Amino acid sequence: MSTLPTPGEEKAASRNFIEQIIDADLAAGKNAGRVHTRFPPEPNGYLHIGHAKSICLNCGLAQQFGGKFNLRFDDTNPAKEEQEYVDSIIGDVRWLGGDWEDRMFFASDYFEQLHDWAVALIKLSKAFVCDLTADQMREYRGTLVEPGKNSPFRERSIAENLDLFARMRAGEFPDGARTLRAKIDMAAPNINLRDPVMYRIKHAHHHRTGDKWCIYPSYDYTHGQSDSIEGITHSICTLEFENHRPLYNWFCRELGIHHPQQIEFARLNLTYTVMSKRKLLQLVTEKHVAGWDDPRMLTIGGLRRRGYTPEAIRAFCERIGVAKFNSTIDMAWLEDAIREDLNERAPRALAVMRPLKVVLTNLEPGEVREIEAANHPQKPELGTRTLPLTREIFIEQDDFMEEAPKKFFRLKPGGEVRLRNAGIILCNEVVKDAAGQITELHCTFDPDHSRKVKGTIHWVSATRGVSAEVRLYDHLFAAEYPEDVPEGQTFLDSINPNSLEMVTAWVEPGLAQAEPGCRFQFERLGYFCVDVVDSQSGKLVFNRTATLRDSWAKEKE
RNA sequence: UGGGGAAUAGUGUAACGGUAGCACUCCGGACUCUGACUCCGUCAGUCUAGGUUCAAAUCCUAGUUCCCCAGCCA
Repeated sequence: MSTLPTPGEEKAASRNFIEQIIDADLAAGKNAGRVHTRFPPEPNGYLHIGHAKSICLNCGLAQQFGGKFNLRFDDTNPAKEEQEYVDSIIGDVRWLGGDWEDRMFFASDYFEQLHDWAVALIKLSKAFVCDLTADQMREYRGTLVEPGKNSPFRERSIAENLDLFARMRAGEFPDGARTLRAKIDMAAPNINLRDPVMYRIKHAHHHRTGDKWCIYPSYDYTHGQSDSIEGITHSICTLEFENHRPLYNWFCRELGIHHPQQIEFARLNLTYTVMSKRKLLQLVTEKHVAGWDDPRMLTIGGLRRRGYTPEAIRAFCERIGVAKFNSTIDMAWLEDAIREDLNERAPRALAVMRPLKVVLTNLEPGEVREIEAANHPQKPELGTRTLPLTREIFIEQDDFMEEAPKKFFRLKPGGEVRLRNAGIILCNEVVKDAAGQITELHCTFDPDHSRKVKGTIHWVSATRGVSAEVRLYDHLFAAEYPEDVPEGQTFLDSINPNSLEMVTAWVEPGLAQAEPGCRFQFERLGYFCVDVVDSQSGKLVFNRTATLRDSWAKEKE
């Protein structure tokens, strides 16, 4: 995903702060020169573009330094986790190109070891069973500015703690009755160090361990040790875990086990969208979108269905960089990334979104001229295809103006324009209905290609083209920062009412055979893909992945 | 009246006491059978105030602003 600067290069490629840390570790001989990272999702939802940043970072670092990359599920809370999410996450990470080889793990794989370590900490007097209720524990914890006070159960004997913990595991107590806590410091200014919970009682069915356990380890007690077991060297997570690092270190140190280094980076924020799982879920459950894979969603599934490529997403993640500053990336960068990729690889096609009929009066009814068209203007190796030109064709309504401004390079009465790949037409007559609406144009066709005309427009045969449903997507939110809302409003108030427009378009006949997932550039319009869910032969559905840049649209304003 | 982080063009990101660089955007231009692509060019930045130094984005002092933390969530 990233590449090392080639030796001998004048100036070394700039390195982000994590690469610099690893450079220094390697130089110091840490971890015997190993680099081992991991992506540790909790299987409680679908992955989104923010996770892609983490996946690309972790996986890219491993690749760059000749190291390894694990996929590990942090499945310590059975109340929220499901196999369905595990499956979708595996598919998404793989689709993005993350390669964990044979190293897919689950924190639940380590439950027995984690339990044994907890017993060891009890024996060291570093952990105790606490009978405080959740409410009481909150009171004892103190506040951000006041120290907490010790639990009355903090000084239980090792024997009693061992007995109680065993009985917790054996299922003798109801949910919430007791916890196992680390014995650290109730006066610590970092609240995470105020005797944090290691185990809680939850009589819940776990998607992997079933009913084997009724006590479950907390994130803080699980994460670092799981990293340690896997031999992770650099445990990369997001900024909100900075306050947890001392705890991460405490467990590794007290247990005397391999001690990975936790490094925090800023999570991804994008304009015109929201990123939190909760809000994404709300969009789905309140039916503001059609589902988790709605092409307007920035979930990996949504992006995939929208027509994004893994390569584009990786290029995007590469370009945004990694730092500790809470930044917000302009959504246009994501769109640029897919345009850049698809411009290279997407075959060109002709399609008309809003048809205006044009009669080529010098062609016979029933006459079909075969027009050869290149599949890619810069890549002759992609070959050509044949387009049928007939007496009746469709052009885009936008490509004709009765009273055109001087810089309008398209068709106007008495004017000429080039039909992409075919020839030049001259507009002789504008036909209108009784209401004065333009119904069709009468033009004469000139197959001579040599003449220069200013404009070129796309077209589709009205008799040979096929119709298709085309879904034109725009940003899901109209506001650049949907979360910055006036008092009394929520992010939902800035939903863009026009984020989806459906049109019945006409596409060149060859597209009738396009397989679901196929991507094209509809010339002068944008990049489109055949929808993998709803498209069928005979009932084509295209999703607009991204528009092309349109300097004429700016000019008009 | 706590603790932990972060501030560099419009947006991101480098520079680690020694020429503030790169990318995207914007704007201008060239090219063009896609008003696309490509190419060329312009504009534009160190949060503030002091200090140290021949030299400060970088070190020091004092402020300002923003983010995170009081789950038996992760």
